[in-house]
Amino acid sequence: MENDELPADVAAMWRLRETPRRGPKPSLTLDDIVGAAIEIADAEDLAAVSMARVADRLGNSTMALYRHVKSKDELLVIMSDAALERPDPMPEGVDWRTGLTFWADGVLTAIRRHRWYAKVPISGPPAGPNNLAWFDSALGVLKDTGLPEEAKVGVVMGLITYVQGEIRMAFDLAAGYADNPDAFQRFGSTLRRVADPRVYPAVARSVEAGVFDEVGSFEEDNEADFDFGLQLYLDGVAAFIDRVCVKGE
Amino acid sequence: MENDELPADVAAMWRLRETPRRGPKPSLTLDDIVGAAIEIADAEDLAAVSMARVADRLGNSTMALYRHVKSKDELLVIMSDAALERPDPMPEGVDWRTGLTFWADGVLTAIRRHRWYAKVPISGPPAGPNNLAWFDSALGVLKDTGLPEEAKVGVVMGLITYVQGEIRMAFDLAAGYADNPDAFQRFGSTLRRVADPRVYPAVARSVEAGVFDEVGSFEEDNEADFDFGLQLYLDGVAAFIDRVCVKGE
DNA sequence: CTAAATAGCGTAGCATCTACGCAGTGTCGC
DNA sequence: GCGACACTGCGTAGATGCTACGCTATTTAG
Repeated sequence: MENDELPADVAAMWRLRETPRRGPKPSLTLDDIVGAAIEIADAEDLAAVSMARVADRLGNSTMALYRHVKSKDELLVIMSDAALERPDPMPEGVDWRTGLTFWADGVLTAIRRHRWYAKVPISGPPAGPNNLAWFDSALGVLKDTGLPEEAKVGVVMGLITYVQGEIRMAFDLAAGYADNPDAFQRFGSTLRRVADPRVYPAVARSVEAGVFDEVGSFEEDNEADFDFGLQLYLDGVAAFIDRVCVKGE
Repeated sequence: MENDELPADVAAMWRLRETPRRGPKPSLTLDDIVGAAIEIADAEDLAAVSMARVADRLGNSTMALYRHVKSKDELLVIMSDAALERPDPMPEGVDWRTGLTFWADGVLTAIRRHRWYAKVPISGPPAGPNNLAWFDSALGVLKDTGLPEEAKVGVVMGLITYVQGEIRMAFDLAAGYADNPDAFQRFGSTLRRVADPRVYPAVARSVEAGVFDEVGSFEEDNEADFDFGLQLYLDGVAAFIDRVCVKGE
């Protein structure tokens, strides 16, 4: 095997690690470990994932895990690739704009099943099989736009950044809301108390208009915000495509 | 004082906590603590900020800090507001688009001085004095667009999300790059080895085109990507403004 | 059957956050 | 001036976390 040059975590995600031939049979698989870690993170939180808890859930001792995983960080990286299922196949013959909307909605629902996903720090370009599948799906939608390859990659990376950023913020806010709903409900009155209109005139205008006083249903609001921001970004992409290649799609 | 209704962290950020009248003089200020924590985070990392290290740097014991701060999380929230200096005043009479570009560049340079900022989880709407100043600045730029207040807030929140997401991802990637530059330099060849063109056709096309083989200077690339995505978003905002209020700006 | 390679795991070290309660100190009311 | 009281700082200790190291048991190649 010539996978010496592959980074360790990439090799692990593609299950390319050399299988040894001698020695006792492993009572533990990488898949077991990753699966248990994902279950814990789904049920509680990414912070609840500790090597001890994962091992406990598998009936093994903590240190046994380190035969299969080099460090906890590596486990997190592998988890985050495994948790994303493959994207649904793109409907045939869609234009790039509906395609990317479809794609972004797919990302949103996929991550909704594993809210901790947005908290794993991104350490590099998408290198695992599942992340790469999503990347490929978005890139494929742009095939007929006439953009040069590099620009396609740029557009998709920007989209990933937007979607992840939006999701992360939405989930953080939702967690804050769950912790302390009052802080949100009373945000308007908090601002009225604390924000001097002479120092914060624009905020004061919005406060006066009552923008911060109605707190709608959280989930639905987020869905709407997500689409709103997404369409703004896609408007920008459309303008970009027109600018770059005048022949259009 | 009638600040009973204010959330504890908000009261702390605005320095509205009741000053006691009896008892020994505090040898420690909230400002001291926050300042020391920021210094540690600037010099090393957000992960390096522990109550013990902060106390050490101040020549106090760990537990002394808990007289001024309810928990470490509260300290993080207060830190993240204190670290953002006030925005530069907006140039007089700019149109909204150059204004928001100016604003976004300001955020970028402000956070560049405190890279850990992007790692603090957002727990609610911007409630500290500095964060609120930035919020006000962006909101003020949209004054003459004719958008309803709620839409302005939506646009600014979307912009914050985009900017923070972009910055966070850029910094995460930069950290990953610093850890392991090879993974980036060889990303093209990694993909060639691991990504079957039949499964990942669009990725394969980009790989073939050599998109992943040239790794430019990191800082400059990021600056360009940031502006690129920002302009896309602003194009979207422009379209939105036209759609909502036809009379224009 | 022997020897090598490999799996699991016990121990221990180190760092983290923080609950609890005690001792000392400075101020207010009289 | 003087006592009572409120408040500060801090020591201890527990809970939890990651992981280096090395021992023992197990399995298979030869």
